[in-house]
Amino acid sequence: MSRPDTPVYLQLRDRLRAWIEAENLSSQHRLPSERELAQRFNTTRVTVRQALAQLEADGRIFRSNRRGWYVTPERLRYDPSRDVGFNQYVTDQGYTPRTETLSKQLIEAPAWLSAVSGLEQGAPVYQILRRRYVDTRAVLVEHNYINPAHCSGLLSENTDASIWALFRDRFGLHPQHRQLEIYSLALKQPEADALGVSHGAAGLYIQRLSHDQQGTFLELDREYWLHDALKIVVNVGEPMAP
Amino acid sequence: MSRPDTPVYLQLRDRLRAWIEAENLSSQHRLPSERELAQRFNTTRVTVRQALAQLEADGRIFRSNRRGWYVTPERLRYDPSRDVGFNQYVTDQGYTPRTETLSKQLIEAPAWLSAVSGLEQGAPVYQILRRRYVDTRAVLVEHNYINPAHCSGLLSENTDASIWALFRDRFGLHPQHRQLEIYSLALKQPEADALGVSHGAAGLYIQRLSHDQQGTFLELDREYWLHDALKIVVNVGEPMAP
DNA sequence: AAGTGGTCTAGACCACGTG
DNA sequence: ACGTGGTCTAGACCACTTT
Repeated sequence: MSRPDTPVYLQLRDRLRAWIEAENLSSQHRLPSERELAQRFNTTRVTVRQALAQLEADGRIFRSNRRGWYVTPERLRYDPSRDVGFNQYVTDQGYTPRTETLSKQLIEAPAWLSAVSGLEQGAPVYQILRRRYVDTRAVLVEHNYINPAHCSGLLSENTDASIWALFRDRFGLHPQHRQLEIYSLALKQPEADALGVSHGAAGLYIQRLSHDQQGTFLELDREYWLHDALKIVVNVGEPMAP
Repeated sequence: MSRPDTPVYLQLRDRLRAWIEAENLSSQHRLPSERELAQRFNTTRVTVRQALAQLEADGRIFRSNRRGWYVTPERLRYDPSRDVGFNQYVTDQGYTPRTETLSKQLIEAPAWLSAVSGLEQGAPVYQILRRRYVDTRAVLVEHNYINPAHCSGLLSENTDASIWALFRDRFGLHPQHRQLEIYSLALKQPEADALGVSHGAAGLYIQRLSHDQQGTFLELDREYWLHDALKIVVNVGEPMAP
Protein backbone atom coordinates (compact mmCIF):
# COMPACT_ATOMS: atom_id res chain seq x y z
CA MET A 1 0.00 0.00 0.00
CA SER A 2 2.59 2.54 1.09
CA ARG A 3 5.87 2.81 -0.75
CA PRO A 4 8.60 0.67 0.74
CA ASP A 5 10.79 3.72 1.39
CA THR A 6 8.31 5.33 3.75
CA PRO A 7 10.25 6.54 6.79
CA VAL A 8 9.98 4.35 9.85
CA TYR A 9 8.45 7.07 11.98
CA LEU A 10 5.62 7.60 9.50
CA GLN A 11 4.94 3.88 9.35
CA LEU A 12 4.88 3.85 13.12
CA ARG A 13 2.63 6.90 13.21
CA ASP A 14 0.15 5.20 10.88
CA ARG A 15 0.21 1.95 12.83
CA LEU A 16 -0.37 3.79 16.08
CA ARG A 17 -3.17 5.83 14.55
CA ALA A 18 -4.83 2.68 13.23
CA TRP A 19 -4.39 1.04 16.61
CA ILE A 20 -5.98 4.01 18.36
CA GLU A 21 -8.91 4.03 15.98
CA ALA A 22 -9.49 0.30 16.01
CA GLU A 23 -8.67 -0.95 19.48
CA ASN A 24 -9.59 2.04 21.38
CA LEU A 25 -12.57 3.95 22.28
CA SER A 26 -12.38 5.96 25.42
CA SER A 27 -10.34 9.10 25.50
CA GLN A 28 -7.64 9.43 28.13
CA HIS A 29 -6.42 5.91 27.34
CA ARG A 30 -2.72 5.60 27.99
CA LEU A 31 -0.32 4.47 25.28
CA PRO A 32 2.54 2.05 25.92
CA SER A 33 5.72 3.72 27.09
CA GLU A 34 8.21 5.09 24.59
CA ARG A 35 10.75 2.42 25.49
CA GLU A 36 8.20 -0.33 25.04
CA LEU A 37 7.14 1.04 21.65
CA ALA A 38 10.77 1.30 20.57
CA GLN A 39 11.38 -2.30 21.49
CA ARG A 40 8.16 -3.57 19.98
CA PHE A 41 8.81 -1.85 16.65
CA ASN A 42 12.52 -2.57 16.71
CA THR A 43 13.66 1.01 16.63
CA THR A 44 14.93 3.71 18.99
CA ARG A 45 13.21 6.20 21.25
CA VAL A 46 14.19 9.10 18.98
CA THR A 47 12.21 7.61 16.14
CA VAL A 48 9.31 6.69 18.38
CA ARG A 49 9.16 10.26 19.60
CA GLN A 50 9.04 11.53 16.01
CA ALA A 51 5.98 9.39 15.44
CA LEU A 52 4.36 10.51 18.68
CA ALA A 53 5.04 14.15 17.82
CA GLN A 54 3.16 13.67 14.55
CA LEU A 55 0.12 12.31 16.34
CA GLU A 56 0.38 15.11 18.88
CA ALA A 57 0.45 17.72 16.11
CA ASP A 58 -2.66 16.15 14.66
CA GLY A 59 -4.37 16.37 18.04
CA ARG A 60 -4.84 12.63 18.47
CA ILE A 61 -2.65 12.15 21.52
CA PHE A 62 -1.32 14.45 24.19
CA ARG A 63 1.41 14.15 26.77
CA SER A 64 1.09 14.43 30.49
CA ASN A 65 4.37 15.51 31.97
CA ARG A 66 6.51 12.44 32.71
CA ARG A 67 3.41 10.29 33.08
CA GLY A 68 2.90 9.17 29.52
CA TRP A 69 0.95 9.69 26.32
CA TYR A 70 -2.83 9.65 26.25
CA VAL A 71 -5.57 9.60 23.64
CA THR A 72 -7.03 13.06 23.16
CA PRO A 73 -10.73 13.58 23.99
CA GLU A 74 -13.09 14.94 21.33
CA ARG A 75 -12.66 18.62 20.60
CA LEU A 76 -15.01 21.01 22.35
CA ARG A 77 -17.11 22.96 19.88
CA TYR A 78 -16.93 26.60 20.83
CA ASP A 79 -18.43 29.82 19.48
CA PRO A 80 -16.54 32.80 20.88
CA SER A 81 -19.03 35.21 19.31
CA ARG A 82 -22.01 34.08 21.37
CA ASP A 83 -23.12 35.15 24.83
CA VAL A 84 -22.99 31.61 26.15
CA GLY A 85 -20.61 30.66 28.89
CA PHE A 86 -17.88 28.08 28.82
CA ASN A 87 -19.58 26.04 31.50
CA GLN A 88 -22.71 25.70 29.42
CA TYR A 89 -20.82 24.66 26.28
CA VAL A 90 -19.05 21.94 28.16
CA THR A 91 -22.17 20.71 29.90
CA ASP A 92 -24.20 20.71 26.68
CA GLN A 93 -21.62 18.49 25.04
CA GLY A 94 -21.66 15.94 27.80
CA TYR A 95 -18.52 16.90 29.69
CA THR A 96 -17.89 18.29 33.14
CA PRO A 97 -16.62 21.88 33.27
CA ARG A 98 -14.53 23.41 35.99
CA THR A 99 -13.22 26.94 36.41
CA GLU A 100 -10.58 28.19 38.79
CA THR A 101 -10.12 31.89 39.37
CA LEU A 102 -6.37 32.19 39.72
CA SER A 103 -6.35 35.90 40.54
CA LYS A 104 -8.50 39.00 40.35
CA GLN A 105 -7.45 42.55 41.04
CA LEU A 106 -7.81 46.16 40.06
CA ILE A 107 -4.89 47.35 37.94
CA GLU A 108 -3.93 50.41 35.95
CA ALA A 109 -4.38 49.99 32.21
CA PRO A 110 -1.00 49.31 30.60
CA ALA A 111 -0.09 50.88 27.29
CA TRP A 112 -0.98 47.89 25.12
CA LEU A 113 -4.44 47.67 26.67
CA SER A 114 -4.98 51.35 26.20
CA ALA A 115 -4.08 50.98 22.54
CA VAL A 116 -6.65 48.29 21.78
CA SER A 117 -9.43 49.35 24.13
CA GLY A 118 -9.47 53.11 23.90
CA LEU A 119 -9.15 53.44 27.68
CA GLU A 120 -6.71 56.02 28.89
CA GLN A 121 -3.39 54.63 30.00
CA GLY A 122 -3.38 54.17 33.75
CA ALA A 123 -7.17 54.06 33.98
CA PRO A 124 -8.50 51.49 36.47
CA VAL A 125 -9.28 48.06 35.00
CA TYR A 126 -10.40 44.81 36.54
CA GLN A 127 -8.06 41.96 35.69
CA ILE A 128 -9.25 38.41 36.18
CA LEU A 129 -7.13 35.34 35.42
CA ARG A 130 -8.89 32.01 35.18
CA ARG A 131 -8.08 28.42 34.28
CA ARG A 132 -10.76 26.19 32.82
CA TYR A 133 -11.11 22.42 32.60
CA VAL A 134 -13.01 19.95 30.47
CA ASP A 135 -13.45 16.94 32.74
CA THR A 136 -10.08 16.72 34.46
CA ARG A 137 -8.00 18.29 31.71
CA ALA A 138 -6.99 21.95 31.88
CA VAL A 139 -7.65 23.25 28.36
CA LEU A 140 -7.31 27.02 28.57
CA VAL A 141 -6.18 29.98 30.60
CA GLU A 142 -8.01 33.21 30.19
CA HIS A 143 -7.08 36.82 30.93
CA ASN A 144 -10.03 39.17 31.32
CA TYR A 145 -9.68 42.95 31.34
CA ILE A 146 -12.92 44.68 32.22
CA ASN A 147 -13.97 48.32 32.31
CA PRO A 148 -15.19 48.92 35.88
CA ALA A 149 -17.27 51.91 34.83
CA HIS A 150 -20.37 49.80 34.20
CA CYS A 151 -19.88 46.92 36.61
CA SER A 152 -18.57 48.33 39.84
CA GLY A 153 -18.11 45.64 42.45
CA LEU A 154 -17.61 42.84 39.94
CA LEU A 155 -14.61 41.48 41.80
CA SER A 156 -16.80 40.68 44.79
CA GLU A 157 -18.94 38.36 42.68
CA ASN A 158 -18.19 34.70 42.10
CA THR A 159 -16.12 34.60 38.92
CA ASP A 160 -15.99 30.82 38.57
CA ALA A 161 -19.12 30.90 36.45
CA SER A 162 -19.84 33.01 33.37
CA ILE A 163 -18.76 36.63 33.44
CA TRP A 164 -21.13 37.35 30.59
CA ALA A 165 -24.01 36.02 32.64
CA LEU A 166 -22.97 38.48 35.35
CA PHE A 167 -22.87 41.27 32.79
CA ARG A 168 -26.35 40.41 31.64
CA ASP A 169 -28.14 39.49 34.84
CA ARG A 170 -26.38 41.58 37.44
CA PHE A 171 -25.40 44.70 35.49
CA GLY A 172 -27.75 44.76 32.51
CA LEU A 173 -24.86 44.98 30.06
CA HIS A 174 -25.18 43.76 26.48
CA PRO A 175 -22.09 43.85 24.27
CA GLN A 176 -23.09 44.99 20.78
CA HIS A 177 -19.85 44.81 18.91
CA ARG A 178 -17.07 42.35 19.11
CA GLN A 179 -13.82 41.88 17.32
CA LEU A 180 -12.27 38.45 17.36
CA GLU A 181 -8.67 37.57 16.65
CA ILE A 182 -7.63 33.96 16.28
CA TYR A 183 -4.27 32.48 15.50
CA SER A 184 -2.03 29.60 16.42
CA LEU A 185 1.09 30.08 18.52
CA ALA A 186 3.40 28.27 20.88
CA LEU A 187 2.43 28.50 24.53
CA LYS A 188 4.96 30.42 26.61
CA GLN A 189 6.07 30.29 30.21
CA PRO A 190 3.09 31.36 32.29
CA GLU A 191 0.34 29.84 30.15
CA ALA A 192 2.19 26.60 29.46
CA ASP A 193 2.92 26.13 33.15
CA ALA A 194 -0.66 26.87 34.09
CA LEU A 195 -1.85 24.21 31.64
CA GLY A 196 0.73 21.67 32.70
CA VAL A 197 2.41 21.43 29.31
CA SER A 198 5.95 22.20 28.28
CA HIS A 199 7.12 25.53 26.91
CA GLY A 200 6.48 25.73 23.21
CA ALA A 201 3.52 23.39 23.11
CA ALA A 202 1.11 24.21 20.31
CA GLY A 203 -1.71 26.51 21.31
CA LEU A 204 -4.55 28.51 19.85
CA TYR A 205 -5.00 32.14 20.81
CA ILE A 206 -8.43 33.76 20.86
CA GLN A 207 -8.89 37.43 21.64
CA ARG A 208 -12.30 38.99 22.04
CA LEU A 209 -12.80 42.74 22.28
CA SER A 210 -16.28 43.88 23.33
CA HIS A 211 -17.92 47.29 23.31
CA ASP A 212 -21.44 48.38 24.16
CA GLN A 213 -23.84 50.11 21.78
CA GLN A 214 -22.25 53.50 22.46
CA GLY A 215 -18.84 52.22 21.49
CA THR A 216 -17.61 52.14 25.07
CA PHE A 217 -15.05 49.52 25.92
CA LEU A 218 -16.52 46.73 28.04
CA GLU A 219 -14.14 43.80 28.06
CA LEU A 220 -11.02 42.34 26.54
CA ASP A 221 -10.66 38.60 26.78
CA ARG A 222 -7.45 36.78 25.86
CA GLU A 223 -7.69 33.01 25.82
CA TYR A 224 -4.84 30.53 25.45
CA TRP A 225 -6.10 27.07 24.48
CA LEU A 226 -4.42 23.76 24.01
CA HIS A 227 -4.46 23.42 20.23
CA ASP A 228 -6.18 20.06 20.25
CA ALA A 229 -8.92 20.92 22.72
CA LEU A 230 -11.32 22.90 20.59
CA LYS A 231 -13.02 23.45 17.28
CA ILE A 232 -14.29 26.96 16.68
CA VAL A 233 -17.76 27.22 15.17
CA VAL A 234 -19.00 30.71 14.37
CA ASN A 235 -22.27 31.73 12.77
CA VAL A 236 -22.28 35.05 10.97
CA GLY A 237 -24.82 36.94 8.93
CA GLU A 238 -28.58 36.59 8.93
CA PRO A 239 -30.02 33.37 10.26
CA MET A 240 -31.59 31.12 7.68
CA ALA A 241 -35.23 31.53 6.85
CA PRO A 242 -37.33 28.93 8.68
CA MET B 1 18.62 35.97 34.41
CA SER B 2 17.52 32.47 33.44
CA ARG B 3 18.14 29.63 35.85
CA PRO B 4 21.40 27.84 35.22
CA ASP B 5 19.58 24.54 34.62
CA THR B 6 17.62 25.83 31.64
CA PRO B 7 17.88 23.19 28.91
CA VAL B 8 20.37 23.94 26.18
CA TYR B 9 17.76 23.92 23.45
CA LEU B 10 15.69 26.58 25.23
CA GLN B 11 18.76 28.76 25.71
CA LEU B 12 19.52 28.31 22.04
CA ARG B 13 15.92 29.08 21.09
CA ASP B 14 16.02 32.31 23.07
CA ARG B 15 19.36 33.35 21.63
CA LEU B 16 18.16 32.67 18.11
CA ARG B 17 14.93 34.56 18.76
CA ALA B 18 16.85 37.53 20.12
CA TRP B 19 19.18 37.37 17.15
CA ILE B 20 16.26 37.34 14.74
CA GLU B 21 14.62 40.30 16.46
CA ALA B 22 17.75 42.35 16.80
CA GLU B 23 19.88 41.71 13.74
CA ASN B 24 17.21 40.99 11.35
CA LEU B 25 14.08 42.40 10.03
CA SER B 26 13.45 41.30 6.54
CA SER B 27 11.44 38.15 6.24
CA GLN B 28 12.77 35.29 4.17
CA HIS B 29 16.22 35.73 5.67
CA ARG B 30 18.05 32.43 5.83
CA LEU B 31 19.44 31.10 9.10
CA PRO B 32 22.86 29.45 9.37
CA SER B 33 22.81 25.74 8.67
CA GLU B 34 22.02 23.27 11.43
CA ARG B 35 25.58 21.96 11.43
CA GLU B 36 26.99 25.46 11.72
CA LEU B 37 24.67 26.30 14.61
CA ALA B 38 25.60 23.06 16.36
CA GLN B 39 29.28 23.88 16.06
CA ARG B 40 28.87 27.50 17.04
CA PHE B 41 26.90 26.62 20.18
CA ASN B 42 28.98 23.58 20.95
CA THR B 43 26.17 21.08 20.80
CA THR B 44 24.70 18.53 18.40
CA ARG B 45 22.26 18.75 15.54
CA VAL B 46 19.56 16.97 17.54
CA THR B 47 19.57 19.75 20.11
CA VAL B 48 19.74 22.45 17.45
CA ARG B 49 16.71 20.93 15.78
CA GLN B 50 14.79 21.00 19.06
CA ALA B 51 15.42 24.72 19.29
CA LEU B 52 14.46 25.28 15.66
CA ALA B 53 11.26 23.28 16.16
CA GLN B 54 10.30 25.60 19.01
CA LEU B 55 10.72 28.66 16.84
CA GLU B 56 8.82 26.93 14.07
CA ALA B 57 5.92 26.15 16.42
CA ASP B 58 5.85 29.80 17.39
CA GLY B 59 5.68 30.79 13.76
CA ARG B 60 8.96 32.71 13.72
CA ILE B 61 10.84 30.54 11.27
CA PHE B 62 9.83 28.03 8.64
CA ARG B 63 11.68 25.36 6.75
CA SER B 64 12.06 25.03 3.02
CA ASN B 65 12.65 21.43 2.11
CA ARG B 66 16.36 20.66 2.20
CA ARG B 67 17.21 24.28 1.53
CA GLY B 68 17.27 25.70 5.02
CA TRP B 69 15.42 27.66 7.68
CA TYR B 70 13.99 31.10 6.98
CA VAL B 71 12.46 33.93 8.96
CA THR B 72 8.68 33.88 8.68
CA PRO B 73 6.98 36.89 7.06
CA GLU B 74 4.32 38.80 9.00
CA ARG B 75 1.01 37.00 9.33
CA LEU B 76 -1.67 37.93 6.83
CA ARG B 77 -4.73 39.35 8.57
CA TYR B 78 -7.75 37.59 7.20
CA ASP B 79 -11.49 37.82 7.81
CA PRO B 80 -13.19 34.72 6.43
CA SER B 81 -16.61 36.18 7.15
CA ARG B 82 -16.31 39.05 4.71
CA ASP B 83 -17.01 39.19 0.99
CA VAL B 84 -13.50 40.32 0.19
CA GLY B 85 -11.22 38.17 -1.86
CA PHE B 86 -7.86 36.78 -0.92
CA ASN B 87 -6.13 38.79 -3.62
CA GLN B 88 -7.42 42.02 -2.18
CA TYR B 89 -6.39 41.18 1.38
CA VAL B 90 -2.89 40.43 0.25
CA THR B 91 -2.61 43.52 -1.90
CA ASP B 92 -4.02 45.78 0.82
CA GLN B 93 -1.35 44.57 3.21
CA GLY B 94 1.48 45.26 0.83
CA TYR B 95 2.19 41.78 -0.48
CA THR B 96 1.85 40.20 -3.88
CA PRO B 97 -0.88 37.56 -4.21
CA ARG B 98 -0.92 34.69 -6.65
CA THR B 99 -3.55 32.04 -7.23
CA GLU B 100 -3.21 28.82 -9.19
CA THR B 101 -6.26 26.82 -10.13
CA LEU B 102 -5.04 23.24 -9.75
CA SER B 103 -8.23 21.60 -11.02
CA LYS B 104 -11.88 22.30 -11.68
CA GLN B 105 -14.55 19.82 -12.59
CA LEU B 106 -18.15 18.80 -12.19
CA ILE B 107 -18.53 15.97 -9.68
CA GLU B 108 -21.35 14.11 -7.95
CA ALA B 109 -21.86 15.19 -4.35
CA PRO B 110 -20.29 12.62 -2.02
CA ALA B 111 -22.05 11.58 1.16
CA TRP B 112 -20.11 13.90 3.48
CA LEU B 113 -20.89 16.93 1.31
CA SER B 114 -24.53 15.98 1.18
CA ALA B 115 -24.58 15.79 4.96
CA VAL B 116 -23.25 19.30 5.55
CA SER B 117 -24.81 21.09 2.57
CA GLY B 118 -28.28 19.63 2.29
CA LEU B 119 -27.69 18.70 -1.35
CA GLU B 120 -28.86 15.27 -2.38
CA GLN B 121 -26.13 12.71 -2.60
CA GLY B 122 -24.98 12.38 -6.20
CA ALA B 123 -26.25 15.82 -7.16
CA PRO B 124 -23.94 17.74 -9.51
CA VAL B 125 -21.43 20.01 -7.81
CA TYR B 126 -18.60 22.15 -9.10
CA GLN B 127 -15.32 21.33 -7.44
CA ILE B 128 -12.45 23.79 -7.68
CA LEU B 129 -9.02 23.21 -6.15
CA ARG B 130 -6.72 26.21 -5.81
CA ARG B 131 -3.35 27.06 -4.34
CA ARG B 132 -2.63 30.58 -3.15
CA TYR B 133 0.58 32.46 -2.52
CA VAL B 134 1.69 35.47 -0.51
CA ASP B 135 4.67 36.79 -2.43
CA THR B 136 6.49 33.59 -3.40
CA ARG B 137 5.33 31.45 -0.50
CA ALA B 138 2.43 29.02 -0.95
CA VAL B 139 0.31 29.56 2.17
CA LEU B 140 -2.93 27.70 1.55
CA VAL B 141 -4.78 25.20 -0.57
CA GLU B 142 -8.48 25.58 -0.97
CA HIS B 143 -11.24 23.17 -1.96
CA ASN B 144 -14.41 24.82 -3.23
CA TYR B 145 -17.68 22.95 -3.66
CA ILE B 146 -20.30 25.06 -5.39
CA ASN B 147 -23.96 24.51 -6.14
CA PRO B 148 -24.26 24.90 -9.94
CA ALA B 149 -27.96 25.72 -9.73
CA HIS B 150 -27.33 29.44 -9.48
CA CYS B 151 -24.09 29.85 -11.34
CA SER B 152 -24.21 27.65 -14.40
CA GLY B 153 -21.10 28.00 -16.49
CA LEU B 154 -18.88 29.02 -13.60
CA LEU B 155 -16.15 26.61 -14.64
CA SER B 156 -15.66 28.52 -17.87
CA GLU B 157 -14.79 31.67 -15.96
CA ASN B 158 -11.32 32.59 -14.77
CA THR B 159 -11.08 31.18 -11.25
CA ASP B 160 -7.69 32.64 -10.41
CA ALA B 161 -9.36 35.72 -8.97
CA SER B 162 -12.14 35.91 -6.39
CA ILE B 163 -15.01 33.45 -6.70
CA TRP B 164 -17.10 35.70 -4.48
CA ALA B 165 -16.59 38.54 -6.90
CA LEU B 166 -17.85 36.24 -9.64
CA PHE B 167 -20.87 35.36 -7.49
CA ARG B 168 -21.63 39.00 -6.98
CA ASP B 169 -20.84 40.57 -10.33
CA ARG B 170 -21.57 37.78 -12.77
CA PHE B 171 -24.39 35.87 -11.08
CA GLY B 172 -25.92 38.37 -8.65
CA LEU B 173 -25.51 36.00 -5.73
CA HIS B 174 -25.24 37.30 -2.16
CA PRO B 175 -24.59 34.78 0.60
CA GLN B 176 -26.70 35.68 3.62
CA HIS B 177 -25.68 33.09 6.14
CA ARG B 178 -22.37 31.53 6.81
CA GLN B 179 -21.07 29.02 9.25
CA LEU B 180 -17.36 29.01 9.95
CA GLU B 181 -15.36 26.20 11.47
CA ILE B 182 -11.77 26.79 12.52
CA TYR B 183 -9.31 24.45 14.15
CA SER B 184 -5.69 23.48 14.07
CA LEU B 185 -4.54 20.20 12.59
CA ALA B 186 -1.54 18.53 11.01
CA LEU B 187 -1.38 18.84 7.23
CA LYS B 188 -1.75 15.50 5.47
CA GLN B 189 -0.46 14.08 2.22
CA PRO B 190 -2.17 16.07 -0.54
CA GLU B 191 -2.25 19.45 1.20
CA ALA B 192 1.24 19.18 2.65
CA ASP B 193 2.67 18.21 -0.72
CA ALA B 194 0.82 21.03 -2.44
CA LEU B 195 2.29 23.52 0.03
CA GLY B 196 5.78 22.07 -0.15
CA VAL B 197 5.95 21.11 3.52
CA SER B 198 6.40 17.74 5.12
CA HIS B 199 3.59 15.49 6.26
CA GLY B 200 2.40 16.45 9.70
CA ALA B 201 3.37 20.12 9.50
CA ALA B 202 1.13 22.32 11.63
CA GLY B 203 -1.81 23.81 9.79
CA LEU B 204 -4.98 25.75 10.38
CA TYR B 205 -8.24 24.55 8.87
CA ILE B 206 -10.99 26.98 7.93
CA GLN B 207 -14.32 25.80 6.61
CA ARG B 208 -16.94 28.18 5.33
CA LEU B 209 -20.48 27.08 4.52
CA SER B 210 -22.62 29.62 2.68
CA HIS B 211 -26.34 29.72 1.93
CA ASP B 212 -28.46 32.35 0.22
CA GLN B 213 -31.40 34.13 1.85
CA GLN B 214 -33.74 31.24 1.09
CA GLY B 215 -31.50 28.81 2.88
CA THR B 216 -30.27 27.22 -0.36
CA PHE B 217 -26.75 25.87 -0.32
CA LEU B 218 -24.37 28.05 -2.31
CA GLU B 219 -20.81 27.08 -1.49
CA LEU B 220 -18.61 25.05 0.81
CA ASP B 221 -15.03 26.23 1.12
CA ARG B 222 -12.35 24.21 2.90
CA GLU B 223 -9.04 25.97 3.37
CA TYR B 224 -5.80 24.44 4.62
CA TRP B 225 -3.35 27.13 5.74
CA LEU B 226 0.19 27.02 6.98
CA HIS B 227 -0.27 27.68 10.69
CA ASP B 228 2.10 30.63 10.76
CA ALA B 229 0.79 32.42 7.70
CA LEU B 230 -2.34 34.08 9.04
CA LYS B 231 -4.14 35.82 11.83
CA ILE B 232 -7.90 35.61 11.72
CA VAL B 233 -9.75 38.84 12.45
CA VAL B 234 -13.54 38.67 12.54
CA ASN B 235 -16.02 41.40 13.33
CA VAL B 236 -19.39 40.30 14.62
CA GLY B 237 -22.45 42.12 15.88
CA GLU B 238 -23.54 45.65 15.15
CA PRO B 239 -20.93 48.09 13.98
CA MET B 240 -19.97 50.78 16.46
CA ALA B 241 -21.89 54.00 16.48
CA PRO B 242 -19.95 56.75 14.71
C1' DA C 1 30.39 17.96 -6.36
C1' DA C 2 29.20 20.05 -2.28
C1' DG C 3 26.00 21.35 1.08
C1' DT C 4 21.57 20.97 3.21
C1' DG C 5 17.96 19.08 5.91
C1' DG C 6 15.68 14.29 6.70
C1' DT C 7 16.15 10.16 9.02
C1' DC C 8 18.16 6.94 12.23
C1' DT C 9 21.21 4.35 15.72
C1' DA C 10 22.61 3.11 20.46
C1' DG C 11 23.40 4.53 23.95
C1' DA C 12 23.46 8.05 28.47
C1' DC C 13 21.91 10.79 32.62
C1' DC C 14 18.38 13.60 34.81
C1' DA C 15 13.90 15.28 36.96
C1' DC C 16 9.68 14.14 38.11
C1' DG C 17 5.38 11.37 39.04
C1' DT C 18 3.67 7.33 41.03
C1' DG C 19 3.66 3.38 43.91
C1' DA D 1 12.43 2.73 44.49
C1' DC D 2 11.03 2.50 40.09
C1' DG D 3 9.28 3.82 35.69
C1' DT D 4 8.37 7.65 32.83
C1' DG D 5 9.28 11.18 29.66
C1' DG D 6 12.91 15.12 29.03
C1' DT D 7 17.29 16.06 27.45
C1' DC D 8 21.62 15.15 25.20
C1' DT D 9 25.82 12.97 22.80
C1' DA D 10 28.42 11.58 18.64
C1' DG D 11 28.18 9.82 15.25
C1' DA D 12 25.95 7.73 10.38
C1' DC D 13 23.74 7.44 5.66
C1' DC D 14 20.30 9.22 2.47
C1' DA D 15 17.61 12.35 -0.74
C1' DC D 16 17.39 16.43 -2.50
C1' DT D 17 18.83 21.34 -3.88
C1' DT D 18 22.09 24.26 -5.36
C1' DT D 19 26.38 25.58 -7.49
